[in-house]
Amino acid sequence: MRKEKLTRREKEKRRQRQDMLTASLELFSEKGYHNVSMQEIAEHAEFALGTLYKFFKNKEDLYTSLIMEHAKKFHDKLMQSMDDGDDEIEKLRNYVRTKGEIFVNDVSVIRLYFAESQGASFNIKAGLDKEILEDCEKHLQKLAQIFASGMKRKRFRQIADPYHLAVALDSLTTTFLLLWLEKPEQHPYPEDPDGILNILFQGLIHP
Amino acid sequence: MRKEKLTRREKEKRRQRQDMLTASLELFSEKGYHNVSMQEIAEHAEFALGTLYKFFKNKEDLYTSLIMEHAKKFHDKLMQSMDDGDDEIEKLRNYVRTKGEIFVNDVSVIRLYFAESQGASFNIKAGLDKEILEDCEKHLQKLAQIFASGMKRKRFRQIADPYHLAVALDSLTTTFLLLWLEKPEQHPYPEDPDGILNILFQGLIHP
DNA sequence: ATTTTAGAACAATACGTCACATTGTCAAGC
DNA sequence: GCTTGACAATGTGACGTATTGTTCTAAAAT
Repeated sequence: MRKEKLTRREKEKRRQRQDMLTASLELFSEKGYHNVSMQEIAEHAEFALGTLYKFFKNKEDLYTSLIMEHAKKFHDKLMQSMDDGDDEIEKLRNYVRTKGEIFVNDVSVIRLYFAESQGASFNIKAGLDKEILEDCEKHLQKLAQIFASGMKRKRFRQIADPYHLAVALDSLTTTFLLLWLEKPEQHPYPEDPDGILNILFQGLIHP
Repeated sequence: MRKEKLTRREKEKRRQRQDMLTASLELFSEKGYHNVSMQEIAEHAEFALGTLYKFFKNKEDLYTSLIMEHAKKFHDKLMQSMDDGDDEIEKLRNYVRTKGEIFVNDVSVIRLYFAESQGASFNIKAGLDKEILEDCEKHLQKLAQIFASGMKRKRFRQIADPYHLAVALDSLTTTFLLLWLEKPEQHPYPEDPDGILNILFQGLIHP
């Protein structure tokens, strides 16, 4: 009984927190970190300013929480995606496909992250980067492993350092997905979501 | 006589303007747009606050001038670089080499542009983008032409849409150069500045 | 005489706090 | 079991404080 009450309260708290986060996401991604006031966020989330500060001790805290929670989620998904598939090629395709899904489903976070996270709040970036870059590094390492393994098994030609290939793949997919999201009409993304892989694969896969 | 005086005055003005721009570049690239006050810039440039406002009507004006002037310069250099060289491959190599030089010689602007320009001042971005993106587009078009021409002359295989290849090349070089500038020790950039081209060229060049 | 300087003044904005109001909880009494 | 009322927890929004962009003026410098 006692416990049930408590968890109900907890649930409510979580919901409120979520509301605040999504409200702030909308505003941040539209107007940028410095052009959104806490007051504005509070109003948009339909809370009072003080309540916002009950949940997040800072504007910075709110912002980093917002970014970090999504970043963690994305990172997990991407790491998982590379486990599915027996073949190296399949793993890579899964990776690209999952990344594509993330970009499409969470446009606002993605846009915020790539447009804002790098710079909006210069000081904050440093703090975020420490955690995110670590994940990003793991992520690239895993990609590199796949490339390396493919080379060892002679399915891939040794056209470049595996880590460089990982960076290349990451960079290419990010760029094209962003391009695709921003102006889909002008320069259509290759029909196949992972068509970009061909640019790398053409030279990479053993004939 | 009269004219001489005027031009001397003009020269002095230009020099002052330059001092202000370089001072603000140093501060902006180090601390970010919003964390630098006009007062600070004035002091660092060794002028009075009012003088700064004689040259730039706004903080925004100062910032955009700073970015735009460098961007124009870079754009011109890059466009030129693609004219040198008879061969398509040579042209591409020249492009990558020039881009590398720009990144190394003007680290602070580059860092500012990539870390800050996109986001620091969300509103400003829109204004900048209109002009810069136009140039960037021309720039990609020209790259695409080179790829297309190479394909027509059967020196390149038709592994992908020329424009996509252009985007890919641009993205790859930017990413690697930034990576290289930030942490040159950890994941060394391929010795050859344009070694990155190999990732594309392996599949691209006709055997 | 024109320009630069130093700094004061002004207005706007926004972060973060705090005393107060509101809501919800829970136990005792009807 | 239902009502009630006191107490705790939580939400509220006006306010203090600080910063900063921008303008303006009087004195100093060129």
